[in-house]
Amino acid sequence: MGTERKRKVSLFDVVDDSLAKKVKSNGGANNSVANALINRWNARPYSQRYFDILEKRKTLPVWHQKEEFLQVLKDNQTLILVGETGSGKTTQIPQFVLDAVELETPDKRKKMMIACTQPRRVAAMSVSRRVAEEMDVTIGEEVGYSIRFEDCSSARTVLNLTSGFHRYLTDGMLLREAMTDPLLERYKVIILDEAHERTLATDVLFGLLKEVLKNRPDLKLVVMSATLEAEKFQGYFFGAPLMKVPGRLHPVEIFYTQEPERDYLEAGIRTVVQIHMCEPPGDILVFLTGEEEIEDACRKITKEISNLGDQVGPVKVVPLYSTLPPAMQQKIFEPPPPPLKEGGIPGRKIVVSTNIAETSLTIDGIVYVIDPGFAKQKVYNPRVRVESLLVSPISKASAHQRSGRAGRTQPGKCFRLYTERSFNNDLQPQTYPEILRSNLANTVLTLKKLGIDDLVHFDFMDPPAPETLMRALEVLNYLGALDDDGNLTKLGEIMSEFPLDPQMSKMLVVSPEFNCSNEILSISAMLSDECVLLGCHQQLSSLGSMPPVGMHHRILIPNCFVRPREAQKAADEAKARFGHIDGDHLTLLNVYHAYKQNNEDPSWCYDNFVNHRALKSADNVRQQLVRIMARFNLKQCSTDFNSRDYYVNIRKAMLAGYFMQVAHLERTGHYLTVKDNQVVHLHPSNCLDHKPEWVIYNEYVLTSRNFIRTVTDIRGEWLVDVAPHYYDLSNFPQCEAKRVLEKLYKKREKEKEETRSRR
DNA sequence: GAGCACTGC
Repeated sequence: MGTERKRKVSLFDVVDDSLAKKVKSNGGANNSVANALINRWNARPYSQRYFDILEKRKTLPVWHQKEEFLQVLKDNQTLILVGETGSGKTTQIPQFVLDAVELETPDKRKKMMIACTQPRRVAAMSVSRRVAEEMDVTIGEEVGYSIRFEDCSSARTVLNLTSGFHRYLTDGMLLREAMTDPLLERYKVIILDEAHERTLATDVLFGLLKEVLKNRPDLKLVVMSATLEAEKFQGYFFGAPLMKVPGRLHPVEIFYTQEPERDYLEAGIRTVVQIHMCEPPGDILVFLTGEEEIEDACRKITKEISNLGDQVGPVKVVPLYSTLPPAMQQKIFEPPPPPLKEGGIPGRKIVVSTNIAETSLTIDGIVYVIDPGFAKQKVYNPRVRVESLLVSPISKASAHQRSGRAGRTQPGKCFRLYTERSFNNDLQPQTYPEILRSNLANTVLTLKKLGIDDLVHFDFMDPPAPETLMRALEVLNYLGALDDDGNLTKLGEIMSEFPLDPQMSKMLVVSPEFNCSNEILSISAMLSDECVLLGCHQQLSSLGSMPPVGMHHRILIPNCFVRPREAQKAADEAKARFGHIDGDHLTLLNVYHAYKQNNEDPSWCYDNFVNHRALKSADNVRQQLVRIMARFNLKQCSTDFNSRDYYVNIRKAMLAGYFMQVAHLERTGHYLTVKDNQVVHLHPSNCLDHKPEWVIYNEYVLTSRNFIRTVTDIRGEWLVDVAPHYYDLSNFPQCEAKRVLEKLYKKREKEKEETRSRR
């Protein structure tokens, strides 16, 4: 047998002496957890087991400060408002604001609006509903929301306003509005909520609003944030006054381990078991980094606790991550299981979650939080233009946010699986804002459209690396969105209107020239929806336990649900049904066509292992793209399906957008990305039946190897035709691809000469 | 022959 991993028990393992003895007397001979617990118990004095409470909260009702708040807002253009979760600022402050400012415009008949931004759609929606309720008005009349695909604050209502109007929207939506209304003139007050989250849109809005405020002395800005960075915000916004809103959370005791943990997953599981054995009733929330890890942990926790037998209460172990379908996410709100027998030990709910439970989803009843201190975070490498996800240590702010999740309904405890020293010395105070971790091509395009010409001197709160900006400008220039002086071109103007990456917008805008805009629209919609290809969970949850199969014949369901062989068979069937040998993009198109031909029938989707919910949302995206195309008179057209050029045209159009994402098959059998010369591998989910000499890819993923995912076969000749400016050999690194391209250029020259001499 | 943190337009 393999070597058994040595258990390392951390300091808060043993809480109660008598319980440890009880475990021993019950003869847990097969129970390694109990044994480890007892050994450790014997080895350490109790006094060393705990560190002390770190964070205690004062409670002072926000409402005492209302008058002060109104006065400060009257006297200042910008105000920073700091408050913990649960302070009620999100619903209360906008209402105060309404009392504080005169919403009438010089034209007395017109009223103005208050914008309140949130980083997430659900929040914008639910907060506006709650406020409407509190104000006792119908949603959409005095309070409304505006998110992508859904505007619940129609222009008609707003025009007829007799009082002020609160509009809750996502930060991204406000940024969109700024593109057509640069001074945001419809708003009298703008409230940026959850500003500490520092989303890309929030950061761009920061810089933009600083400019707008200078040009609109009547505009008020309220920046609402959690505590830690308040002074930084203050400094950035012209030393604006800062007000504090006390929180209403219960105190949370923080515990650290005395020594670093080698294996956070194992330590997390062990801590869950310890809490379950030793702590009073209350649900547990464990933070882990991803789907696979979470499913794995759920299985292990269930197993270990069932090994304990009836000396402990029953548990309900629930996974939580965003790709889980809503029906299964709902399980986190179910009550803990009842005692096994009357008067027995009460049950416990154990939620094992990604960062989604840190901010996006709130679970009441959590008393214990286990924080191993890691999360998957996006990082961007401008040198090779690759964004990837990396498991990395969280920030102090994030740790703080996690621990707060234990104190929503009663005093709680947070177990940090790292040392206090590590917390103080190793964790950075804040998570790096997204703008420092992203490819900024799209952001730069938006900024250009907003009229920001000098990006280098744009007042970012945290300026991105110059190399990242250079890369973005370069990409946009190659795509023809910016001219050589960095000015927005007509093409760039149109591209900026699409809620897509620049490569994809470019492909869409030029697709009519290749006589295939209908097909490119479908492919774009399918690509921009995150999980069209992963039908598994949805099927499982809605229709029973069928083999979980995505169109990429991936097997994503934990093996406990299905035997791999069956899943593989079903996957192969699905592949045979829709797979296009020339590439994954074309396979996506096949799926979309089949879906439409079968009248969008959910049971057809089920029978064919495709995700109905995802296809519906892709269709929604497609409709939005169609509307934008129509606005710019870009015609919708298709090549005759029976023509040999049908797929050729589609592949060429894709290349017109993605010519910078091409890989060449070397004689060694490896793919090298063109120009960047990175060794990459076709992701095994591809549906090609051969290894093409040239491929375009949609995504570059760094996992166990460098993979390119969603790939399509293209021809070298097309590179020379479609993007000669990028495939300019005088500016090209020495490589095999270059030599092949040289031949292709010569071939083209020869053909040209021949046609000339024939004339 | 591998596996999508979380958002957003």
